[in-house]
Amino acid sequence: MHDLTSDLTWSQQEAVTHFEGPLLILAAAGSGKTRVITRRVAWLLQQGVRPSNILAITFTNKAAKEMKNRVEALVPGNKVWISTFHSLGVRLLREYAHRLELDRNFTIYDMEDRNRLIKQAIEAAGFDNVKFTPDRIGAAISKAKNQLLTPERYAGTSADFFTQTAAKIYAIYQKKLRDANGMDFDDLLYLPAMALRLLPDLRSELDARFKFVLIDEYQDTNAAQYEIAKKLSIDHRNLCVVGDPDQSIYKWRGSDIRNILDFERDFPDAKVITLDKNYRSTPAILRAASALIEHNTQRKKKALLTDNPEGEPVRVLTFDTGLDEAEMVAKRIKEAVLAGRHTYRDVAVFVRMNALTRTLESAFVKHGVPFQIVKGLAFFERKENKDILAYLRLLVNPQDNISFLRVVNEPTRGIGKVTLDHLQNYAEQHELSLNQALDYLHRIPAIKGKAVAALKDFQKLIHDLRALTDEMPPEELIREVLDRSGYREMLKSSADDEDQDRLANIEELITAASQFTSEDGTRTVRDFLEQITLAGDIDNWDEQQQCVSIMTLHASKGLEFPVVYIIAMEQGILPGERSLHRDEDLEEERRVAFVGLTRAMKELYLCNSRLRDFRGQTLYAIPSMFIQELPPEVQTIDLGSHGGRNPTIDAYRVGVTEPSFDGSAGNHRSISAPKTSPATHQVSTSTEPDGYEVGQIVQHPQYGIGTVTSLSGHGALRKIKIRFAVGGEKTFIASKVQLKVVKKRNSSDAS
DNA sequence: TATGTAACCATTTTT
DNA sequence: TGGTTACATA
Repeated sequence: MHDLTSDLTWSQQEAVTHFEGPLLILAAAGSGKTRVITRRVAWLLQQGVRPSNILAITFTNKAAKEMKNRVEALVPGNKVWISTFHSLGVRLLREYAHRLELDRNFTIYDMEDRNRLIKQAIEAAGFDNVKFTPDRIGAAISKAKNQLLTPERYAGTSADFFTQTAAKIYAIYQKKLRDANGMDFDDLLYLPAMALRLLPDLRSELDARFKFVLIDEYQDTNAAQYEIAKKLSIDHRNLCVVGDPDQSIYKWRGSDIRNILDFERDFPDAKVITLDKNYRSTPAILRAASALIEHNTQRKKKALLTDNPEGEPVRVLTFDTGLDEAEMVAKRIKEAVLAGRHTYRDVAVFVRMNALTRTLESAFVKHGVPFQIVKGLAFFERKENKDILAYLRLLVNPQDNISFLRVVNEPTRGIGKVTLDHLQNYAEQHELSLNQALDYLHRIPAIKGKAVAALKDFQKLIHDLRALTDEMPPEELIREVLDRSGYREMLKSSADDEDQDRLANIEELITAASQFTSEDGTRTVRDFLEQITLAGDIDNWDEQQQCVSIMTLHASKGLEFPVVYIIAMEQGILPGERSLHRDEDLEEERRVAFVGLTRAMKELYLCNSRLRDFRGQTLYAIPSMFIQELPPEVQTIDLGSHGGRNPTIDAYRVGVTEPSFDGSAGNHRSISAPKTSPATHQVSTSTEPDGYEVGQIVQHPQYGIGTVTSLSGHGALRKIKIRFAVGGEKTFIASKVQLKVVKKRNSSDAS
């Protein structure tokens, strides 16, 4: 049996070996929190607690998987339930479907699907969706659900017009969602929470089942999640929560920092343990992080202590433009790696928003620096993959109207909007799903001739495919869908090169499916769909790969890297534009920055640039106020081409004709100067053996002469974009396209 | 009904 | 900047 505590500090040991009763662990960044939780699970098992009586909740699927592995290593063969709140929700809803009067084959709708449905609800409610965008209404509904509010109760929260409107749409949306046998993300928390609240038998059953509950990242739980936790801890009050109020960064998603601040109020007998010793970062990094977070007024004061060696000072790097920033960060990383100071895997670049990864991507490609952008779902969110997945969903859940509408005319089958409007009307009047309504085409006089035949063909297609769903593994089913639906044919016969690309993506999807089933033969199509929808950004991150990780600050939570760059630390970006007016929001932005700083183990670079290209225009940027809040010991280095007094920049400054701030706060100022970027540095690299380079002149058999404008991806997914003299820009798969290199790129100076 | 073009618009963070 | 939508046209 493992010795689980001898290598722990006294407070860590205390946390691990606390047996029964509520426990609050306030764990500062880098204080070995994950270790404590895993050890605690193992320790409980060692005390004779049955594995099935333990429930551990993590923030991401990845964290759950890791924790499973670690617990497995300590106590082999255990069956502890470790998952995210959302996965827990799905499993409970499926397991207790009949008691909750639900159909267990429900579809989980992602944001895009949800927005489609909300759009329908907005239209059904008779509001034009110009002012009420699905996004805004969706956010309101999501918030309501996270607070466990029904449409009626939500309507009671405020008399203002928006709330009243959103409440009406919420009601309609919810009905449509149930009719389609669909769940949105919030339902996965809302329904279990409500079930626990309203069904005492079920509640006590589950309370007894999960005698010990552990929750990680507790500072980011919302009301629904807290309700679940509380309701599982009434008869067996062994609720252990771990978190750090300074790292609460999901308020916009409904998480409530009060859950952790008020834990002692809800559980007055809770034991409170503070872990404040940091094992991750250098003192320099911690001093910077502390100085920053101390500007928050709504917080308990807390020190960050470490025994680690002093290390490098924290550095602020200033560049002329966002392009420079991306290029020079790429170059610096490359140089450091070539000099043997660290490997690519040691380095991470954090951004406040996903839009900022674009520039980084091209700079990294250009300089041949291997990288991965950690944005998990991107691949499955491509249209072609979503189409195929929609077919699968429709097979699993015949009531899924959203998926029905998505694929009914994809590929085109001559079923247009008018026909579908008729079908939808009939379905609604008779309380049928669209799929069921197909049985009554003869009763819908408005649909005739060709349209009837087309719909019947579609009905048969789905019917036939459905007969196969339980008989074959997901990957084979996808092949059948692809062939029988005509989707493959559509792409194959297309003249558009991008369509060959799309076909290749679907092949990737098939590979992903077979990988999924090969891990566990019992996995079904439904499991595959569920896994994809619930996968978070970080879940597809491969930390083994020898490359730089690029991700948002939010995605970085819980991770650590020897070297960290945070880019675009500018007013309006970090802190974000929308947070500048409310202290509460500004403090959350500061926590976002704090999370970023505390990921760094040895080296930390905070970057900003004087000019930033933002949605098409060049803006004059002001360094983040958070940079001013750092201690004076932080080194500032100007990497502009003229040591801070850049005539090009000055020219821009003079060129400012409108000193107004676009009506909002004074952050990024609009510039009406030449659009060309003033200081671009080109460095020649050849990143792949194919020898293509940005700037090369090439000849395409069909399109003729063109210039390579960008290269991305690797191997079979490597793409080459070319701007042709005639016909604009086209993208090809590098390995497939037949190109003749006409002229090597002009070698230009690398200033 | 399908497709192409032009205006338009919206922009944080994600399970 | 790029993606979406509305409208006109075939």
